Amino acid sequence: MSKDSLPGLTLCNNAALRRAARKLGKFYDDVVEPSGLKATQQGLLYQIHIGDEPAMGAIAASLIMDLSALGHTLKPLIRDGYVETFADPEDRRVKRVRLTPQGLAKLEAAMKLWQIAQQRFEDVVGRDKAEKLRAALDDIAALDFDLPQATP
Amino acid sequence: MSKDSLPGLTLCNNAALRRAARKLGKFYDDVVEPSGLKATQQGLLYQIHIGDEPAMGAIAASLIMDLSALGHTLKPLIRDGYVETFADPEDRRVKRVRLTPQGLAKLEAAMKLWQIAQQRFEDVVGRDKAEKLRAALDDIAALDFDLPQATP
DNA sequence: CCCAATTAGTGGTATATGCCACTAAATCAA
DNA sequence: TTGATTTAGTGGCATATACCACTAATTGGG
Repeated sequence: MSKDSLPGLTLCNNAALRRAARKLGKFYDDVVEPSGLKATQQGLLYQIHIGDEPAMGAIAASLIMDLSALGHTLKPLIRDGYVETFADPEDRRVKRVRLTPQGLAKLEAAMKLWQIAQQRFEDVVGRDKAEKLRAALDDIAALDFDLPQATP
Repeated sequence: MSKDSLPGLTLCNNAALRRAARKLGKFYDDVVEPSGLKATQQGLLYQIHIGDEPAMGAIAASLIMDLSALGHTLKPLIRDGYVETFADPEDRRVKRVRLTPQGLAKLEAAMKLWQIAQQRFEDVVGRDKAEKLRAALDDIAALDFDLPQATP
């Protein structure tokens, strides 16, 4: 592999995606920051809000996130009193999650800021292009990459 | 904000991007795993490789990553002997980075696996669509989001 | 030449995220 | 019913990534 014939790093779909995520994440973070939440936290609170006291597993599945990662991410939000959990009475393995009143207030404040970031993004890239981008990203999220392994 | 009229979470460009990044990151990670590297580490070694003993700041800028984050990310690679650093003799504030021979060998092994992931991705989404996606992501990485702040 | 301002990295702290081993609860099969 | 299996979460550990305060080195005026 001679250094002179190397493809640019931009060739890697994964690297390009991560780089864009760092950039855009920082932008949304900066805009949402006055609420005291990170953009990821705002997104998580929102996901909880739109769910009907969702189980942790359901949230993790929606976000395509590891269940234990969700547990970790939830901790500061519980610590700060924005979220609370309770065992599902039907199945005590299941832990359900809901916003506290403070959590809802915090979310509403953060959503106002989020709208600014979202609007700004769409102004800059164009509403149509943004929509196409989200569709492409959702496609990726829905993909099935199964490498042909032995099917037992 | 009534729960019944809420936009789906997929409306947030940032959330969609992160979710896709988790999904794709896991795929590339899984494929590259036999090399013992994470996809992020493979990408970082590659970035170092294609640079000419790049300074940390230069790497961070290319990857649109915080300088201190880069420092942290580099540590396991240094610990494992894949990367070494040295002060730039022209400017001793600057720390340059290069691969060790073991690091180069590791990168070469990881790149073979990376190609499998990359190929599989392009087979699944289509080469053309993948290329357009990367272009869109690179556009985002290059955007200037300046919110109209006071210009002093 | 000296001091103020700028630049490059470091280390600490915090969140984001994944894996693994483990526990508890529910389910399934004999 | 009971023992094996599956399912849902937890806790520990490791990497990814950001911000901040701090240090060291360089640069730009006087």
